[in-house]
Amino acid sequence: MSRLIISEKSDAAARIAVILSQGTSKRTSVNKVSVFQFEGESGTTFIIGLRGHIIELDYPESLNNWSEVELSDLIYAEPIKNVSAHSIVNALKDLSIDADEIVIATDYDREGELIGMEAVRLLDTEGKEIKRARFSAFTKLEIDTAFNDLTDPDIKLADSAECRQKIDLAWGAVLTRFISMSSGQGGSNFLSVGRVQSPTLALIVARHKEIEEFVPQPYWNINARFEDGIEFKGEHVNNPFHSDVDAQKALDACQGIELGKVLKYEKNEKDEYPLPPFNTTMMLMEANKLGFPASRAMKIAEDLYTAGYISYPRTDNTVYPQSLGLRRILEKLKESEFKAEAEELLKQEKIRPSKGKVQTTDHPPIYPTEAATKKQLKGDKWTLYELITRRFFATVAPPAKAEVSSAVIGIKNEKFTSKGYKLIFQGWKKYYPYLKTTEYDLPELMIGADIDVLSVELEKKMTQPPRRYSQGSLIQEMERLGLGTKSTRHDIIQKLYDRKYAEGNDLIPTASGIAVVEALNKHAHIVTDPKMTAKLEEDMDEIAHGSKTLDGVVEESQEMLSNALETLERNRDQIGTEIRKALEAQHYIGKCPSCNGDLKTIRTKLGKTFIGCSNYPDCNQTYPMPPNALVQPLNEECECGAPRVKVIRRGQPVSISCIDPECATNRAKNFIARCPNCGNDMRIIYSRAGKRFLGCTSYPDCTQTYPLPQMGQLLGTEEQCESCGSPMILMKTGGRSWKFCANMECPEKKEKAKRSKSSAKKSVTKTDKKTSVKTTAAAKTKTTKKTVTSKTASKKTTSKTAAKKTTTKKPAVKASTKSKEDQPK
DNA sequence: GCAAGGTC
Repeated sequence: MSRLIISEKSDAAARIAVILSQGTSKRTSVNKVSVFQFEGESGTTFIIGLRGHIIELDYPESLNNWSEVELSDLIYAEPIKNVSAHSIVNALKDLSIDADEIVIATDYDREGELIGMEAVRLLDTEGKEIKRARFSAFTKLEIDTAFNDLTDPDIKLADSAECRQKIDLAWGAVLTRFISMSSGQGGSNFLSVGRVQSPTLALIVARHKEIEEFVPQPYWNINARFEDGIEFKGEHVNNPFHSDVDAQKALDACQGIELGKVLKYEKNEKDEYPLPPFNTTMMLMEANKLGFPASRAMKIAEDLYTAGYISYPRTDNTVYPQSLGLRRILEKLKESEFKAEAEELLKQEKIRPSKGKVQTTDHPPIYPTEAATKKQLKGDKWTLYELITRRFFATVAPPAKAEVSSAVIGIKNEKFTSKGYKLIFQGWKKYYPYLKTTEYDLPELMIGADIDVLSVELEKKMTQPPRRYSQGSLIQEMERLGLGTKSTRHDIIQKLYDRKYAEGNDLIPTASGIAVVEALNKHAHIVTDPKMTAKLEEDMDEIAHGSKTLDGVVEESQEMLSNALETLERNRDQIGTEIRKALEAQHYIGKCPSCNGDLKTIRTKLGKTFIGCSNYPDCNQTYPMPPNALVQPLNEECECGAPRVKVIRRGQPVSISCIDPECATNRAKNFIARCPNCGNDMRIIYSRAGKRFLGCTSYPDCTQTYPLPQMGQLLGTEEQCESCGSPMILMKTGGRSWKFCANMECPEKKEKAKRSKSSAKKSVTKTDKKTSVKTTAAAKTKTTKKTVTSKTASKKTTSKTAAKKTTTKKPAVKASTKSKEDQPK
């Protein structure tokens, strides 16, 4: 008797093997695929891990020609199944020959059921028993129970997933081809449409329109400044005023009154509970705030996971399972850069982790599984690891405590509210410095007491348009609407960038993104509606429960698609023209200085882009495309005649420059250093991979180059390194600037590195201290702020009076010295 | 050259 167990991924196979064999399993290799094996009472068991779906749906080759295949035929075409993981399938086939029983042990969900069935269906299973183990956590109890209680595979559940595959492919392929062909976008410029990507793009476009159409409305706030020992602010209870007249009335009522009265005062201590553990969405959101695009953060998280530093990064769960062993993890983290934090947290008598709203049992929330140092993990990897580790700390740390006070102060009949907020115990906030807390001072007040009124001001403001989606907030919104899954949302967003539908971290739709959404909204509204996904979910449930069939739902969907296509075909010309127009606008750079034609970005068949003239071949004017940058037309002409454009590069400030790199204005601007070899200018050059380096302008005669840091703004100097004669470069980033020698081999630099290495011990303690510096940074800023307010209070008021109508009274600054003494040093 | 979903 021999058994073959199929799991969803290699990791899961390893865990199942350990649990079922009680640690006796061995890793072997079949056809270069890792397989786990052990002997039991009933014979040999093999466990193999798949790689998610091992087959992919696609149309047969005969349907590959976009211009020849009728879309109305494509709707009803039967897709074929292609094996996408041959090595695994070969190993599976080998192992199944001698197996009497095959057990599917993939994830216990719709896709898992299908993934298992895909594997089994590739095998010759005659005379073999096919079973299913259902468990939703990799614990001994769950897995033992599942294997003692094997069931039959759930074909209906697998069918429901296959239904999704078929519908997604049909709608995706038919509509992608329609939109691309009608607008003449073939090859790598095709325009895609899909059940998840199109509603997501529609969200971005809708927000963009809201912003564009936003009409700012004026409103008025009345703010007072009071003093009782220290100065504090009050806001009129009726803020914001929507009427100028009402606001003026309220302001006038305060005119000339020097004393207010405390009508209410309350002070409470408030516990602030820690943030919940990380699931994928929250991790991506927080990483996005640190500047990581979602797909980049996910890639790094996967790397950290495979290297063993963090737990599985694809999870919806926000509740740590009992079995996790929080103390054990903290013990482990004592070996990391966060020794002090881990030790501190271990001192707690009882660890009560925070929890979120969603609890699943398949994977735990994301937490660090191994200690790491800054040396082991560099750059972005470290930044993300630190985020995950600090989040973990925060979730097992005690609540923070704040003193929250509020007061109502009357100036005659006008009432003002004042709020005080002071953190008195940092708690979890100490470990999670990514959140900024702002403290507000409010002195202890006595009800009925008189308070000095320093000033009452009327401030006119305008309402602001809604914010654009960031990648983080978009992922959150997708989750809310049920669009995509924890594993695919970042990919979907990446796809929108790849298709040039949107740009920027705060997502701005491009002209073509807007045009595609508009065409779909107008003629096939269901395609941009998240409801399509909701409907599909319902249908899938019905298939799983047996009230509908796979074929039935697919036929229903074909009918809908056919109707949608009919409407689209009727408007084909209009849709094509509109999208074409949008694309032209998107590619427009400016007027050609040679023939007054239109300069536009052109993509060659090899995927390279350059700027060329619309009158080609009559006009041969071309310019290189600024690499790794987004170029937007300004409709301005440089003194040389070529158009000036906006160049947007990640990590660098937006620059406005002439499109001609040889233009004198650019030569001056691009000058970074004098070449020590030939005396010519050196400037920043971008490699094909998008990396920048310093190169000599007399290349190929002079091949002098220097490597450059990839982030930050670089400015030229005429200076040379005193030690090696190489150019000195000025670097500006995050408000700081410093000079460095461009030569990596500079003896002075090497000497410095040596010195810092020999004092490595010192630098360790330095890093330890760093965290505490960081956490107190907020408090420091506050102190300086305080000084500013008390010192320049009166100045501020006068300088603002130009813009505001102010009723200022003689400032009573009697206690300003006292408040200075109160400041911590 | 089409989608979305698993996983790497």
